[in-house]
Amino acid sequence: MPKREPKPFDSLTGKLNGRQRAAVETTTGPLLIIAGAGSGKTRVITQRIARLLAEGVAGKTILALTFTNKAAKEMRERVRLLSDPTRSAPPISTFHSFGVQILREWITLLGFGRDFSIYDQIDKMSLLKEIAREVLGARNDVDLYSCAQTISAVKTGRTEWNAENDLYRPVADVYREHLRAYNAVDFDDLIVLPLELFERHSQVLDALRERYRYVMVDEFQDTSTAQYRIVEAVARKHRNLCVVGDDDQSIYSWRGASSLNMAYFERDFPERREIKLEQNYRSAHDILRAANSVIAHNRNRKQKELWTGLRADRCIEVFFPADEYEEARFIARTVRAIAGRGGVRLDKFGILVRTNSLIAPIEEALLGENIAYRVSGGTSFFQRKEIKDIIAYLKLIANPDDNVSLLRVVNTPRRGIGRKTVQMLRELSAERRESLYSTIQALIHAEDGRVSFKTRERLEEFVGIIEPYRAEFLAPRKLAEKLGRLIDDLNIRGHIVSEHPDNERPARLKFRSVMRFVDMMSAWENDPDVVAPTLFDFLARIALVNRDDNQEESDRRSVHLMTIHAAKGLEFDVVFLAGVEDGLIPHARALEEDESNIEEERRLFYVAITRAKRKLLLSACRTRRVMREVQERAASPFLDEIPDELIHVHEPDEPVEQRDAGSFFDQIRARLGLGRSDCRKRSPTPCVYRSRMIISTRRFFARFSSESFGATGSLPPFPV
DNA sequence: GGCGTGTTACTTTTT
DNA sequence: GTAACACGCC
Repeated sequence: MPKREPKPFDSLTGKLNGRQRAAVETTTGPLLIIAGAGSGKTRVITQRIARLLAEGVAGKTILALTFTNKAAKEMRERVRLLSDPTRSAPPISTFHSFGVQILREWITLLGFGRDFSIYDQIDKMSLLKEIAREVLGARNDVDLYSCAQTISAVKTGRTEWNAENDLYRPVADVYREHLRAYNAVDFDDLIVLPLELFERHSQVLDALRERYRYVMVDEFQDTSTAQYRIVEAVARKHRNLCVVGDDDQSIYSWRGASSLNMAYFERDFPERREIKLEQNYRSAHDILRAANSVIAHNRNRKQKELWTGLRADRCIEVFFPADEYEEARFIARTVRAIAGRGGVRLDKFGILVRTNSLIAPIEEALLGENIAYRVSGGTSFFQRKEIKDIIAYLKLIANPDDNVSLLRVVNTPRRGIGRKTVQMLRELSAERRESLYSTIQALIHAEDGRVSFKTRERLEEFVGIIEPYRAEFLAPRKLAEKLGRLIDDLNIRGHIVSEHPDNERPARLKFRSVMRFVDMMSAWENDPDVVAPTLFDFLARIALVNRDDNQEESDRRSVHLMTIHAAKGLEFDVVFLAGVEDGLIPHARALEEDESNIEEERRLFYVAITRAKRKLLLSACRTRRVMREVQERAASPFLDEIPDELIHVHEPDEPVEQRDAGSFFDQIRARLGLGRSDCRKRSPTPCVYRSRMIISTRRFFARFSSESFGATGSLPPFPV
């Protein structure tokens, strides 16, 4: 980040349009900003914060809440650029990390310990699995996934127990008890337990209201009702609550986001001001027209129409590759062509997909074309098995009551504590009403006929490793150094190597990621912004952050590859949307659940389109490999909602494709002694599409070099 | 009683 | 590509 002088106060609102300026200048009282895609929303929010600071409001009294860590980080940086660095910066966090802060301070009032564990999806599922076995016994026909969803929905007040979901109720009851016993909370608790504190201990809310005089919420359309209740409670007294949102970009209803929040806000803050931002500063005219016409098919929405002054020709192209490999290759080669000849920087490209599984083939093709890329979201680094194991050790060290973490690592690496021993420990700990860890400790010292000498020795070995570190990690700082020693003591390297007996490559890779994890910890604790680097804070951070954000600094100049959900709030000069197919967009699963989900799926498509500034390339495969089988696919019905005249069908001309397209993989295959790629041996799939302008590959690539996108209007030239 | 091996099905989106 | 399960071996 380049260092810049703080802007003087009066230039803060200089380049804003009338409505934006009004939004920035309305610093007190409740305010609703309806901000369409690309309408300069982030700019308005950050300038509004800067304005508050310039008016003399102390940074720490402004609470800004966003939905994702990425958005929080970006906002922090932009506020920093606009404000006086010597003054306190406002805390900008996600709802969930705000929840962690509240709980860290007051959770003991609810009978939890301060060093509670935070369970992610994987921890939660393994706990539920354990409980289902315990409670339902032989009845293993229950769908744990929908069980988890029901528990979450009930907990956050989205539904109630009824005849239909009642079979999950016993599981839910035990689940709650277990979390409490393990001194653990799940993601829902990070929102729900603060609310419980508000209700039962008024001093908590009093303190928060005193602390935060100004509250801002970004992506308001994606907040759940429980989240809204937190915000409302904190802001009720001072009434300086500003919410910013766009109902057309609501794509998280499956996670509890509710359009009711808007109605609640209107009810709770009747004196609010409302400002609509409808001028789009991002996308070229055709892209915006396409987006508008797609979203107009939704019946359930607030009427608005985005407009722009930015003109450019031939912004939208559609391509129908034979399969996902051709699609991936098309994307990689087009990136190469535009970046090389059009002089567009790689980080100006966004490749978006509906599901994480579509990322892999594209990644491969980018690798093949030697294009630097970064993946956001997807299977998180912290979800990898080898990393989860290390984290489980740390969690157990921080919180010995954490049975889920203990069960994960008690026999990893193998130390002869198998199913029978674990079963015995379970029974004993239930009897003694204490955690597994305490039970193990007690067993080592006491005489108990149920435990053989050998088993006792093995348990002693386990505790012998953990115990010294419990004392050490109690003290903050030098955490990475301690972790390094723990990894040595556990002989993680030997363990990983023994897991891959035949080839050492994956073993090396895995151990490298373990080492990278240690480096991340070290980088985190040495960050001057981190005041007290405790083990708890580190664990809380990695529980809530998908990916280490510091990492991104190093690979700045690379293509972004991610799901549409992860792309919300971002913008790119060139956007590829892969897999624009029926069943993917809209996703078959979503419609299966409820036909009316089609509107959210359409919003998702809308969000994807509106990420593009100058060029949008859509592709729909004619066949796609789904799990084991190759399926014939149809194009997304949403494609028909874009006016014909805006779309140019991209048809590669055969000779070029035949010769070049497969070459990289075929060469690899040839080198490995394999046959030619079988992805060309496919059945001819009819892909009947209304006739649209057809352009050849050669002309397509040539155009990028000569006209640089054919931009004719007021769009600035691409930076070289 | 633990562990290695071979089999299965699973992949919507995320804090 | 992987995680969970069943089976038979040590």
